[in-house]
This record gives sequence, C-alpha cells and structure tokens, in this order.
Amino acid sequence: MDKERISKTDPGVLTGAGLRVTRQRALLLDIIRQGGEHLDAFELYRRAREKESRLNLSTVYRALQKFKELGLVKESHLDDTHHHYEVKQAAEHHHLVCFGCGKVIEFNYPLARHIRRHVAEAKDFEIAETEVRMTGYCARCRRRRRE
Amino acid sequence: MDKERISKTDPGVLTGAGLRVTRQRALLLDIIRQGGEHLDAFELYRRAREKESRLNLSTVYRALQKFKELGLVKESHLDDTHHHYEVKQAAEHHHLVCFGCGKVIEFNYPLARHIRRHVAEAKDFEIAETEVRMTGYCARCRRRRRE
DNA sequence: TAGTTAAATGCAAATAAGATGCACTAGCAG
DNA sequence: CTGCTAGTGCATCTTATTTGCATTTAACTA
Repeated sequence: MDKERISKTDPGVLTGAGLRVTRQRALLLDIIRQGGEHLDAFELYRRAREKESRLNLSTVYRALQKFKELGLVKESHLDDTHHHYEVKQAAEHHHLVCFGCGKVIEFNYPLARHIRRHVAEAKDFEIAETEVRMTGYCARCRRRRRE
Repeated sequence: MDKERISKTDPGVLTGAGLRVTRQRALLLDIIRQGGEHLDAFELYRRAREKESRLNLSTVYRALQKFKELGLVKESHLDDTHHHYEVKQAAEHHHLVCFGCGKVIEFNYPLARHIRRHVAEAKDFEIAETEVRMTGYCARCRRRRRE
C-alpha cells in the first residue's frame, strides 16, 4: 500500500536513473510538485518534517542536487541570498521579481523561438536550461512610490 | 593632481548620488571598468589590494552594494555559489554558461524589443534589470563528450 | 585653509547557505 | 531473505557575505 503510493509518486523517474526511491525523496518530490510556488531548501525541509520528523536538512540538499541533475526541478535565483526550486513544467516560464515588495510573478514566453535559436547558432552552443529574471517594480509598488 | 585622477575616474557618478569619492571606491570602479570579464568580489579584492594593500574585503562588498544601487554595475548569477560583477554597458548582453568547462560566453540580444515589451504590458510591471542565463554545452565540450 | 562632522573604512567576529566525513540504515537485485 | 551499496542522520566544516564598533577621512563651513 505504501509502495503503491510511492510508485504513484515516482513513475520511474528515479528508478530509471538508477536512483533509489526512498521515503525521503518521494516525500520531497511530492511537496515540490504540490506546492506550486517557489520553495527554498529550508521551506521544503520545514514542510517535509511535518511528515518525516527525523529528516535532515542535508538530505534535502542532497536530494535537490539529484533532482536538478535529473532535470526534475528547476533552480531559480530569485534573490541574492539563496536558491528556489520548482517542478519543471511543460511550458517554459520565467520570473519577474519586484524590488519593492519582493513579489514574484511568473510569465510564459517561448524564448526558445526567439533568443534560443539565434544564440544556439551564433555561438555554437547547445542550450539545456534558460533562466530569465527581470527585476523592477510591480504596479502596486509603482503607485505607492508616486504617492 | 591626485584629485585630478580621481575626478577623471568619477565623472560625478558618485558625487551626484551624494556618495563620497574615496580612494577605495575610485580604485574599485576602475578595476571593474577595465577588467571587462566577470569579476567576483574576491578577485576584485585581490586585484585592488595590489594598489591598496590595507583594503578590506568588507569594503569591497559595501562598495559593490552601492554600485549596484546606483546601477553602475550589473550583478550576475553565473554559478550557484557566488556573484559576479561587471560594468553596465550600453548594449544589453547576457550569458551562456557551459556546464562542461565553466566557460562564460556573452551574447548580445535586444531582449527589450521582444520579451520586455510583451511582459511589461501583460503584467503591468516596470522592468529595471534583465538577466538571462542559459546553461548547456559549448562546441568543444560537446565534441569531447562524443569521443 | 583649518575645523567639524557624518559617511566610510578596517578589523574582528557573526551569519547563513550549502557541503562533507562517517557510522548506521534500508532499498532492491539476486 | 539476505547481502551489497546507495542513501540517511548527525556533527562539523567551508565559503560567501554581513555587521558592530572604533577610527579615519571626504567634503562642507567658517
């Protein structure tokens, strides 16, 4: 029964890569998948510990490392101090970060068609990952500033 | 005479912002401007100490902080462990980072015309800074991998 | 040009994210 | 079921960046 739940969680992604499906990894993946927001390592750890109280933070870091290597999660540099993680989605999307309130807005944009082709050719570079981060001010903060 | 040199270094950028023109800040700006590459805080510190041996690393960090605020330098997240800095140039440019050898390739692309307009309107967001980082494999590393 | 003062600096010490060594535990191939 | 090895927990380390504080100094004023 427990196995059932785990294999639902992991349709061979880990196993296929020669990695073991441990309770910890399954749990962490679940949380990242559900919590659609941008989790940082510590928040992920905090949530996971509600179910798995003996979980250690370094396990979280090691798991995230693996997930990144497998291309399961995307690492973003939303702020200067630490990283955020989210599941890789089909549609390529990027982030706007507001200087004023710190809010993160996602936006979809098929960068692939524009820059990616241009760059890949011009620089003979095989692009694996693209991260676009734009910083500035959201509507609300702009209004607040003017007042 | 010394003043002359300093004010050449600083055509009012610092003074204009109400900041003092110190030997340290002038030196650091010079180095960032010359060394066109991507300096990290420590490398900047190392180079600056050749001229100013008592310079302290925290002064470097504090200066970079100010330069960022003034929009004089651009901070990039070229790798996961620390930041890199370079002067802001007229032409918007971004980075390709090779997973294989770590090489950083710059590319010019007027993102402004494409994404920026699209996004600024759709999300009602005023964009101040844009960072695009693409990771993947350069030609040489791709060749090496195949062998 | 000397005197004044708040901003900057140097130094030491604190944080905080993330990595690592090691002894123990637990997937999973046979 | 059992052994082998990957993965975990825990303690400890490393490395980037920040902060508090006493001292210096850029820039304004008299």
